[in-house]
Amino acid sequence: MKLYVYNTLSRSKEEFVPLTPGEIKMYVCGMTVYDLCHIGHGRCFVSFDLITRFLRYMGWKVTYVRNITDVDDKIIARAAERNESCEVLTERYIAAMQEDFASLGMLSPDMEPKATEHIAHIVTMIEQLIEKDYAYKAENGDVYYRVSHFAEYGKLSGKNPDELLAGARIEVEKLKEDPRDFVLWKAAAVDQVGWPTDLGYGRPGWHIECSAMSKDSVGETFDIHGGGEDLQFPHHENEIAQSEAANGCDFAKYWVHAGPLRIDGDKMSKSLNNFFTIQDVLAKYQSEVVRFFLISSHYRSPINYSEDNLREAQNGLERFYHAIRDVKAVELQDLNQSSAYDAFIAAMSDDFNSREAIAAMYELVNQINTAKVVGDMARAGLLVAELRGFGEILGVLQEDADKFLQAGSAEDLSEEIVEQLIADRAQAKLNRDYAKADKIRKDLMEKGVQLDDSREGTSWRRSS
RNA sequence: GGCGCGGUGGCAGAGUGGUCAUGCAGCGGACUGCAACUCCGUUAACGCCGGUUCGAUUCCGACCCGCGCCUCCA
Repeated sequence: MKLYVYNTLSRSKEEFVPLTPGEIKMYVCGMTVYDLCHIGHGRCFVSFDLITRFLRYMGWKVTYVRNITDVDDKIIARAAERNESCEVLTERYIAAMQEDFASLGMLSPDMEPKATEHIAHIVTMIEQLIEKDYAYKAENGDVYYRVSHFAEYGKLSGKNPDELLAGARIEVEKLKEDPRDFVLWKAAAVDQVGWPTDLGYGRPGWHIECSAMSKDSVGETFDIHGGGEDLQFPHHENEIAQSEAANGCDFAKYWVHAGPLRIDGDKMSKSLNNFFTIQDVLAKYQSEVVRFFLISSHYRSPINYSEDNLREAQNGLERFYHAIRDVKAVELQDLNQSSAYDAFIAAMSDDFNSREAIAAMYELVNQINTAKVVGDMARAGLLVAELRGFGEILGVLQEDADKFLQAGSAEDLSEEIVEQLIADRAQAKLNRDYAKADKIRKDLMEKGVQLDDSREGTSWRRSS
């Protein structure tokens, strides 16, 4: 089946054809590590995790690179504020990021290059740009990119270079030849953060590190460049200008951008200070619920963060786990034997439409429940295995059903006590003492435990 | 102001030129000692105005509304 991907460069869905048959090189702009990741970051990187998982399932050999920007003015400012070194600060936030991302079910990228480990590559690239007249050194030692020399400037973000010029803010400094020019290298005093290099003592500007790291990790021309939608301009536009000018060839073939996460109608962002960290959210919801919430919309659509929507994601996952519960999954031969296979693959092959793929999985749930109703447990077992197989592609439904459904129950009740009360209630039911049986159930319900009777006995889960 | 994206039933959220999204919620029924879960049935939508068409929620145009980018941002 053909894969179609929306390419920001052409503003349309295109058939995906890798540069090298069977292989995909993907570079995604990662975090600038000066603070905890918020759930909007989670949304973005879960999207690329989902894309990577699906591409691999389809048999491509994917090299997934997600960089870490660990030198930057905000990092320097924050470190100064906290009276600690940049290294200590960034290491702490990198560790937190790894933990948060793992909680959201993300697989590790194949490479996570750091800007500070690529200073030499950055300097080399800047020197090439100067040599080719695409960059110039200003009086104070800064190096700027000469936007007027790059004819295709604006091709990704759809900006008209002349209008950018007209709309550019008046620069106070007279260092630039042109207000659109952006900094490649910032000269610094020796007591400031920086590196001694052939360009002088200083540090890289914001965009150049991605040009250097992508070249080092996936090459001069590669298949997919990803990132948040808000990076289209200026970051990605500038990356294109730098890389194509320095390397003299095309940069990324497909540009994939993840949509924003909104809260109360606005984009969640650091600058609006309207964000919840991933840790904030995980304190309230199971990690799988959060991931399921994030993949329940198409990756390019804005999604709204709200209690209601998280709750809905939880309800949806509970429906899946109720179906899985009490069914012994069989060993699965081929996922492509599943009745949901075509719909699922078609959905995911159409620009990674996870929501529609999930709809196909719900149809499987209905079949599982029907099989359970008629007592065809062999069939149920097969269908559950299929369901889990699809779940694996999306990075969900790998949990034990009881574990998922019981998580977050009242903490002052041990499993033993619950089991004992269930036994007491079973005895009461045998004695036809329904008043007592109902009281036990009601008391447990008030403590957050819901009892479910079935032919096989009574099971329990967190009440919602 | 420039560029771009979107407005779908009570809510969330896909999709399509002419019978179904899907989930939650609602309603009716089954199951159950009563519930929950589940099953069966069912209600209900395509911002507004024109155009193309035998037929448009789907294509085209105008309008209204919301959002994003244009400055640090995933």
